[in-house]
Amino acid sequence: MSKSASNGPTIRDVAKRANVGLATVSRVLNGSAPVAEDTRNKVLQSISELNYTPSPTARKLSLGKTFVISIIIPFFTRPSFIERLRGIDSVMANSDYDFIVFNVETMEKRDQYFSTVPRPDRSDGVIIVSLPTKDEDIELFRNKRVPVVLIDTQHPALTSVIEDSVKGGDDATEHLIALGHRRIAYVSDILHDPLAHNYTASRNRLMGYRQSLDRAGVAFNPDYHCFCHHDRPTTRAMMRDVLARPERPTAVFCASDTQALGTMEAARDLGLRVPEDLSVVGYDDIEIAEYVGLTTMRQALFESGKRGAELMLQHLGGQLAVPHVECLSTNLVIRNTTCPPQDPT
Amino acid sequence: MSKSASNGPTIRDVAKRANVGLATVSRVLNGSAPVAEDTRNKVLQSISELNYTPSPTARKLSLGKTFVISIIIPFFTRPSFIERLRGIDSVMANSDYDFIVFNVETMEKRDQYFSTVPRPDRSDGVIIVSLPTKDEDIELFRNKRVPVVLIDTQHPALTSVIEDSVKGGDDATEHLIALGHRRIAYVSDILHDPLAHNYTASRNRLMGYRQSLDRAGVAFNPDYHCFCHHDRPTTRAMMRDVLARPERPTAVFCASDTQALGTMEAARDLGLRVPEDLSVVGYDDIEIAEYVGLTTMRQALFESGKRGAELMLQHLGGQLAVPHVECLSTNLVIRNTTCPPQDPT
DNA sequence: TTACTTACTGAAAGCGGTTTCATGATTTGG
DNA sequence: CCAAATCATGAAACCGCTTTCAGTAAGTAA
Repeated sequence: MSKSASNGPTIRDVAKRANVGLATVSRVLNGSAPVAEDTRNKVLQSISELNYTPSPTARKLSLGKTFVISIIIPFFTRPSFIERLRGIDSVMANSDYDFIVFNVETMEKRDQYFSTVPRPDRSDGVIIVSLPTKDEDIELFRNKRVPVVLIDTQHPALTSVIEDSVKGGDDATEHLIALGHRRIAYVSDILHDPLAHNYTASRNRLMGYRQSLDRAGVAFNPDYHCFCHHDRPTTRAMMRDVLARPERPTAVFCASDTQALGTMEAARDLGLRVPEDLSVVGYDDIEIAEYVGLTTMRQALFESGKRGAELMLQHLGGQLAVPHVECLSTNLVIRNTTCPPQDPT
Repeated sequence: MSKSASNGPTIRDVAKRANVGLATVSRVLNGSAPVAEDTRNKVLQSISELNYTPSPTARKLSLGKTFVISIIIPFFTRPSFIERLRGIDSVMANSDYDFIVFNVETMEKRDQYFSTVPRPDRSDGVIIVSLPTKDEDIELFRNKRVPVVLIDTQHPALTSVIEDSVKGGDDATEHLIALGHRRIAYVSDILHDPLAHNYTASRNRLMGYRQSLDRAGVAFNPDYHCFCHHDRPTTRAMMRDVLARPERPTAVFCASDTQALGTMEAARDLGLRVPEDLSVVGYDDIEIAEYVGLTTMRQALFESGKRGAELMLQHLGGQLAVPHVECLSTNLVIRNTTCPPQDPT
């Protein structure tokens, strides 16, 4: 039943009222071809008298475009993801495109969205945030012929915006080493769960961490590599154990601020003072980090979303044929959860 | 140019391959009319061989529906709004509808979205979150014949999901009074800025606050009603002044956790201990509240989004003709930023 | 003046579905 | 066993827009 009741005026109504062909109306609407001044005015007047606005859906069908950019993003509830979304919004809001967000919280959702969302009749483009892509995924995307841009992950075949997590991990660790720490723990997400908060990023930060350790001649101690699910309570519980060990670390570098907070809670539980007894460095610089005075690695989160969206728009505009990788820089914000160790090794 | 290159197989291709009319294919697709077992199988096979999926856009045009629910929401970056969005997502993700988010950060955006988004050819329904609506807005919506559901605001003509902010304000204040406080300040958003974080809510909480004061026989002191823009630094600066006064309040009830944090920073600045020298109650129970041990009013944020989305779906399904108001309850989470005053008045 | 452009414009053919309508094949039942 | 109701199905119309195509009128060159 196409009885959409009081569906407003159509382009035909406008044409009839202006005594022109409906093609002409379309032409003045889109400026797609020259129209005589008089005719244009008649049409314009007819349009405003009828209070006409063209139907987006009809337009989409005719043009074979959806004017939709889909964003596939995990846990869009977490502070860092939100910032990225805001960046995307900041450019999309002024474009012809709507964007719709697909929130991934389980592996099934991921697979479901990966296979149903990147279809030409569903999205003109897809932006994937913080979700590692396998080669077979890429193959799928390619078959569907929908442009894909990656944010916070990378794949040789696709345009992506990343942060230099290796350098970030290196710099953070470097800071602790410079302060005199040697027993430095690294806390991250579980590294074999591809749906972990920050799968790739966690790995890369680990690389940076080890790299910095190497440079300082400190051997990597597997016992100091701690990982658990990405939330405060879990981290707190785990770190309570770690910090209770005889040879406990004097400093902890966490792959996220949330985990840094969990670590600080654990320290509090054990009566350890931060930073005197334990230095803590986080990652992300979420809003609350400033409140608690957390030393942390700030990422260009908003910027990453913005650039990702811009690159997508360029893609759609026809510029930017080849995959393009853009790397944003991070910088350390030193507050007061770090200081030289009391009892240097 | 409708030369959408390699546009996949259409319903006609399927029909041809199965040697049936395309109407029949549509029928098996939608189960809209009986189809003989053999025929159905032929069609099904043809579909799977061609790897056919129907074009959503064409379907939308034909059906005169958009299958889109639009969400108009301010500052979707703030923790409390995110929770609401998650609630909405939890029901929408399993429906036939996509939802697209319109982020309002300025008055212009508000007006723009209010007038362009609720159009039948743009959205099948609109959910407005935390944005007060004027009568003229309502009139506009009615003309467009698009169902609207309000979350965290209210209007007699529309279905809405609200929290009982009056009671929330009352309960929070009551808690402080029960502890023995009499000099209780109230911190809120600016009450004459309709785009303020929580315009209506702030007003209602004020009512609850006064109501509770009245009951206890405490006169309302305008000097204790503080308001400023909704962010931590601003609140901090303002409260630094307030708390420096000779007759400073012994307790503060804040209309949001963010402002409670700002208040606590101000106390810290002045060397006031919380809760010994100053009790603080927040509102929202955002994630970090637990970390800092903030006593606060927990709202059913997720639930509000969920219910709002459900009501919208009911609307669209034809149930629920009359405006329906649903009120969710709040409850106080007592942690350790409140205690009896040291120096009771 | 005639032939040839050039500038506009309307009719019609899609885009890919859904639904109405008419028809032929089957049942049903009296 | 024949009329009537039922079922399954294909052809065609329609949703509201864009674009091609062909044709008319006006302008230009020879």
